[in-house]
Amino acid sequence: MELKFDPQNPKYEFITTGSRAEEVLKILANEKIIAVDVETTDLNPYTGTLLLVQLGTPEISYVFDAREINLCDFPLYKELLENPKYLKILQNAKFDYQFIKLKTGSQIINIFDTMLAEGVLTAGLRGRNAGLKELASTYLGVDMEKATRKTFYGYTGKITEDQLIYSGLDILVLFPIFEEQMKRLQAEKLVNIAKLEFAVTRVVAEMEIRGVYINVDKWKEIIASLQKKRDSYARQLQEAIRPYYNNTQSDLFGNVSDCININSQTQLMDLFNNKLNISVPSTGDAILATIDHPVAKLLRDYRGYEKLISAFGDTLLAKVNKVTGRLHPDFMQLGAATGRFSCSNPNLQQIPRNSEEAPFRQCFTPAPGYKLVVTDYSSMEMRVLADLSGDERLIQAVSDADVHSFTAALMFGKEYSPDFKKKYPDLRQAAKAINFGLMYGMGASSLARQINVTPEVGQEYMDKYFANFPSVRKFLEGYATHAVKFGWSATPAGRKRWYHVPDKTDPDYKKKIAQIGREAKNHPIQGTNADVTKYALVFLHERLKKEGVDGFVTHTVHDEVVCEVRADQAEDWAQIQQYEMVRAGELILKKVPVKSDPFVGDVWEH
DNA sequence: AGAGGTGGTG
DNA sequence: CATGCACCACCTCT
Repeated sequence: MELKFDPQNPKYEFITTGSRAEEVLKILANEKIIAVDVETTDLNPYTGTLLLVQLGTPEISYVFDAREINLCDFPLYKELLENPKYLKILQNAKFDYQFIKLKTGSQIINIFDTMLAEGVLTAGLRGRNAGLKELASTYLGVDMEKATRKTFYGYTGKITEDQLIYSGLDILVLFPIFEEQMKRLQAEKLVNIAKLEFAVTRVVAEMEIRGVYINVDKWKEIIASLQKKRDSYARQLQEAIRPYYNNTQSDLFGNVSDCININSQTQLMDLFNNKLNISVPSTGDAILATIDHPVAKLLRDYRGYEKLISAFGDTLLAKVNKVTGRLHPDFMQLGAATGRFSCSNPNLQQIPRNSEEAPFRQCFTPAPGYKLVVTDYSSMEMRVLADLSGDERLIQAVSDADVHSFTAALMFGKEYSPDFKKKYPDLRQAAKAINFGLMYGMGASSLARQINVTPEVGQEYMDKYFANFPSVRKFLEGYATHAVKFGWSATPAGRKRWYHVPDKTDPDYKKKIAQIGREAKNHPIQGTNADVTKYALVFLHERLKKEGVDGFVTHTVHDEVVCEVRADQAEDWAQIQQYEMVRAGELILKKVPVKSDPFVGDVWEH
């Protein structure tokens, strides 16, 4: 395509004085679309320094020296970034948003993010987010040099010409990429979903800036008590297996040394298969649970504690930010192929539920003077399935009853009553397994294994289920068929997911087709849940601003949103939070009620 | 460095 | 022949 700049020699101007900055900002104010990028010494906005801010037109990049010029002093700079009449194009806007907000006091409004655009255009086809180098290559055929990027890391010197050329090119490529992506978004009818993602990215940026408070002392106490228990089980296990290993050696400190490394899969397999003569295919918990042997029992106990300590111990505390004293996880808003978030460093979405021994979530508390307002959607995925399939019985079940009890009553020929859960807990559990399993495209044999019945009985349950909910079967099969035929599926809100459909000659053709079928059955359900939660995040952020509430969205876990709000405003806000969550749900769900009960308190639980 | 196993969440 | 979706962290082994 025709470029308005020379990739080898991009036009740029280095702005180092206030007077020139003022002039350039006036020039930029005549533009409708501005490309934005920053260069920093660190990825962390709390510890890094802002070196350069690039604002560009399609022809020229203006590179502001952020160490020389205090951009906070220029009302026009703030105007350009905050006025929605200027469209701002960025690659991974979340990053730039955070530095610009914290270092120059402006919030970017009206964003087009090339990384997110690519994400919605290629959902399911790529493992990770697209880098700018990749976008420039695929859309423009331009090979970008990225080696200069790392020269900014920890940089304290004078900005070099190489660095300026690099910074300049970084935003000039954004315009033609934006134009090409816009065409594709329109062709794929993905404009609305892209707009949703662009609106969400501001919320995510703010969420990460705020972070979550964690009670470090309480966390340490939990870990210490878990370590005690783990070590006790480890010792017992080593003693129990010592007879099988001619091991009476002592280590340097006179302690009897261990027979095996309990964490080693290889050594455990040897222990079970060769020493204990218990043949096991693997050492997973499902297998261990079936083995009636003290070593298996000790290992299961050990594993329970070891897991919690290794995954949620000191490594998590090491991620507490030195400046804020809070955790600032990375939220990737297109982390999953279905449109869901993923989260890392640390992954707040996998903190264990509170339990007697390990009440981890109780350590997540509000800052002094604040409350946590927690809302999650009630049985969201079942409601989505009922609404989208239009199945009358399922709609009735999610609307008027406890859906798992209702389906259990139907399938096992019992009378439904509000106390069904108490009367027939096992039947309800079986129905719940079916309800969840079918949302993942589960087959009869897996179902049978899970609820501990023969494959024949599993098939009977499955048949009976779909006899009761005929539209559900039609709906799910329809998605599977469509995905295989066209190579993609879409949620009602318009979010697409693509599939690598194998060639008929592929030796694994059937297996891969089955896989696509299962993924496609799950996509409208999980994807719609994600769509709804993302609308809710945007609505909540807007309301917090509009109402002038002293509060912030701090995190989200798929169908749950947590806000931290000044204590005296928390109860009123909880009503608004509930209202906006339901409003977001009702944008998509038209046939079933959306439910979301708020919880106001001092710990993260509900 | 990457793969595989295991296990935490929705 | 196998057949439940979506993730991330930690461990060991190669």
